[in-house]
Amino acid sequence: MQLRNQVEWVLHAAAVLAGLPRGRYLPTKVLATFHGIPKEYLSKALQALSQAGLVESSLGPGGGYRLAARPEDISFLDIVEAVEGKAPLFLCRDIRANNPCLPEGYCPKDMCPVAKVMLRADRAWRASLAETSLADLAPEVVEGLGPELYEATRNWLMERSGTG
Amino acid sequence: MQLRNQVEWVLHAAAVLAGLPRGRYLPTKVLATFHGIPKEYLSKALQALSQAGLVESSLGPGGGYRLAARPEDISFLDIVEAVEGKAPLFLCRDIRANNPCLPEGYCPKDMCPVAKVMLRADRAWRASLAETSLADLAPEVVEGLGPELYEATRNWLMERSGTG
DNA sequence: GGAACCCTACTCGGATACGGCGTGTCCGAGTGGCTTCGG
DNA sequence: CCGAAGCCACTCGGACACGCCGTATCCGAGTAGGGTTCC
Repeated sequence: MQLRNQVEWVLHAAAVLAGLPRGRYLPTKVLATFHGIPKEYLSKALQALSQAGLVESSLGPGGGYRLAARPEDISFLDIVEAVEGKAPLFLCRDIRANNPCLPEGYCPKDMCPVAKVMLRADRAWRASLAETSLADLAPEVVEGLGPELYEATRNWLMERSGTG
Repeated sequence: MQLRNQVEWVLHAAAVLAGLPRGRYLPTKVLATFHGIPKEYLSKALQALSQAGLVESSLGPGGGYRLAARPEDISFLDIVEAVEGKAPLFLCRDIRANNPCLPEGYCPKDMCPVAKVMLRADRAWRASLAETSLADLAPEVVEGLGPELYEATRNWLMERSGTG
């Protein structure tokens, strides 16, 4: 089991959007070529972010996407859930109810113990994802690239951004 | 994204095996009918547990599966990883390397910051799963059923178990 | 010179094929227990 | 009555189809900007 690659794409795309000056738009085409991924398919992933209200879109020349909130207010969890959905990793189908020793119409009072454990782990995962925001990512990105490469990419992106 | 339903099956199956007296075998057929799931397919999932060394199998009449270790030494993580594999939930394909501003043959020194965060969440998930063992499950199961229903199911299973 | 109009190019958004993996099923190899036959 | 041999039924294990979701792509609706033309 693995997260779909759209998750990686939109995480990086959101990180790029977070690095732009507030209010500027960046089209899908630029994000796609920047990351070396198919444009049309990335578009679909960004639509999910748009429907989740994490990014805003603008049509026409100079349009594209921009963050709908401050980078410090958008967590990894928000982005992952926008793409993967909020459904828990573990789906309990309550197969314990099939126990042939149970009387007809028996209805257990509390949740399945197995599901409890799995749900707790699910919460731990999501809590960890919620701890980090896009703003927390920026310092690491610039450090990883170094000042001059960071400046170059920043300019490369700025040239291709628009005001909507 | 969701865990496959085999995970739920083997978790419940392992819980049942943990409730049996040490050394007794329970065949796939009984586990399948007990949980109301397809026998042949459950068999496949139990094979994964067998290959992971979590259960031992015995052929012939009276055979089946039994735990290969004490219930307190088998964690939820062991079982989940036996079925789903040990690969992390998030697969980093390092798309940041496609940045067109990077020089040819540029090799970043440390891990992708995005992957770091995702990996930390992955670790939190697995750590939470490792906290609970099959032995921790037993009290909740008996409490959820009540003494008489628990005794009935226990007898139902014992009648269908073998000594290998 | 200024303003309105039109046209072009660019953007997102949803609808449409293809492939891989999860799901489900089948059959064969091997083994333990039971029956039966002989001593 | 006891022991051994043969047979049978039951078990796991791997190999074989089907269907759905993730992957990838295309085309259409709508808009902003720029150029042109008219006043």
